[in-house]
Amino acid sequence: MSMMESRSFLKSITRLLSNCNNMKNLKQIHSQIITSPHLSQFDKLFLISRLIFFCALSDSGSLAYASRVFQTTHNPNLPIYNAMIRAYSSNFRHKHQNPQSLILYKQMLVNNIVPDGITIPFVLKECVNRLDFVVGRSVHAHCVKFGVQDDVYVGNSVIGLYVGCGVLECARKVFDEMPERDVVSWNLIIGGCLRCGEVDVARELFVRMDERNVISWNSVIAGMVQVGRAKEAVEFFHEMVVVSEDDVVSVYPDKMTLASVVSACASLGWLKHGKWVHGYMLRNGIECDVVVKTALVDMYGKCGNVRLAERVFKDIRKKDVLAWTAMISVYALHGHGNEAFDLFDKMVACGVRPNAVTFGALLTACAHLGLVDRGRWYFNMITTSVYMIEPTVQHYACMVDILGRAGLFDEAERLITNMPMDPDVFVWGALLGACQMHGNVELGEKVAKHLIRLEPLNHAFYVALCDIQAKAGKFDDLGNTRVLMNERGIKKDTPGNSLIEVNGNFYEFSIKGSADIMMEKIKSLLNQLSKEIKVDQDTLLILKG
DNA sequence: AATATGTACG
Repeated sequence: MSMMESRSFLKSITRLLSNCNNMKNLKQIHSQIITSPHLSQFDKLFLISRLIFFCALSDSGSLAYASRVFQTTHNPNLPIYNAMIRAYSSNFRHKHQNPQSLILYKQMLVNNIVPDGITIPFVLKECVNRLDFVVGRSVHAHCVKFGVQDDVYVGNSVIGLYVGCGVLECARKVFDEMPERDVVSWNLIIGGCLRCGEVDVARELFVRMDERNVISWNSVIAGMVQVGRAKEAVEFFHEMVVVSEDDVVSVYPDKMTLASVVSACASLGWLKHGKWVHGYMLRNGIECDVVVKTALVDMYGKCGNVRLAERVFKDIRKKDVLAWTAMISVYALHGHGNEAFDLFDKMVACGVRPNAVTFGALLTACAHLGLVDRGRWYFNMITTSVYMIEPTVQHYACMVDILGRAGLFDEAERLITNMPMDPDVFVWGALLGACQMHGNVELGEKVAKHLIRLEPLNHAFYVALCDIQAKAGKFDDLGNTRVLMNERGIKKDTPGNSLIEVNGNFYEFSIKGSADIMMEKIKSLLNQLSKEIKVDQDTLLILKG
């Protein structure tokens, strides 16, 4: 075979490989490569690297086969290592097994193969997957050693490592010292700041950016929602919409943006905004997947419109646990216990396995409706692991709430002492609330004092203690509590208030009183309602009795 | 050949 013929043979096999779309085909090509007498060792290694690349990374390939080919390859070259490391680092099935990509990386270093700017991001990805800060940091050192640290992709991956491991200072240092930054660098550091609670720093960096893409906007909007600054999230969204209407810059909101902004509207109770966002999405043909629809269900529910929530929910084709749970929660929130419980049965009948949050919603429904037996029933389903759910401390808090509201203090206390985990402030807080409700002075004082020991700066527990002591006429003790509050500088600084939106107008109610013309009307309506409620309770007693 | 973003309980 001449030199020319050998070249064209190599070319044709390369072409065959790049058009290969199944394993049978690939195995045939593999055998051709191995048995061909016309190929040099060098050319064979090149073809094997192409083969491993396809086999390890294509959807129709097979990582297991690639791995076997790799093991029989003598002196694998850099592209082969890169392909194998990449395949293992993006394969989530290997997350709980051996860190194959790190083992391969170590092996290539031992064999004196120098990693390049492509190797490093995949190795770092594996470190982030495993939250391996120690190995990650030494890979960062390798970047300097092998002279790839100025590569933007490498730098971004290093930032991603430190952000992923929660070490913001290191991430910021790398970001600040980068010779060249791109949108991804900015997005990574902004995301890192948001995750570490440095919201204002993130905000400032976002404002300083000159080239923002959808992900920049989405990160900052989602970040604002997550830290409870929903108003700012909506403001950013509106700015984004204005920018997207500008012809020069084309950043358009996508389904991720909408999922976040809808949940912002939900937490604000802004029905009108929420509806507008829903309409915007329909008008602009933005894909409305399960995630967005679930957010819409939640939003309509929290904004008080059960019927719209139902309508969106029914429109979800493939309902997942989150969608079912969102709708169950809407019913629970509105006191529609039977609908919530029926929907749970329907969900199970559809073969969707409930999770810890689903049961959290069911238990809160029971708590709000005072359904002790049903609460116990669901709680038992958790603790006897019918659905393989680990009971959480929140479930115990709910159950204590249910028992406490019913005045079953012995059972509530027994539950707390037998908990498999340490009771947190919410568990004790539920018991405290029950004590206040039922005038259980002795236990209430004990629990409040315990909570004050746990969180000495939380004014809510002092207020509860004062309330209990005042109602019990224990004015000496009340005085002591007040002294303690003064000593520690505890004030009930933020008066309780709430907000409701009707036809786009906002009405604010405060415990200090509301300067609103509607107030008199509302007060008289409330009086009338409470009379009717009393009548209802009497009727209930007659029915029961 | 590669790096970044979203939904449900309390």
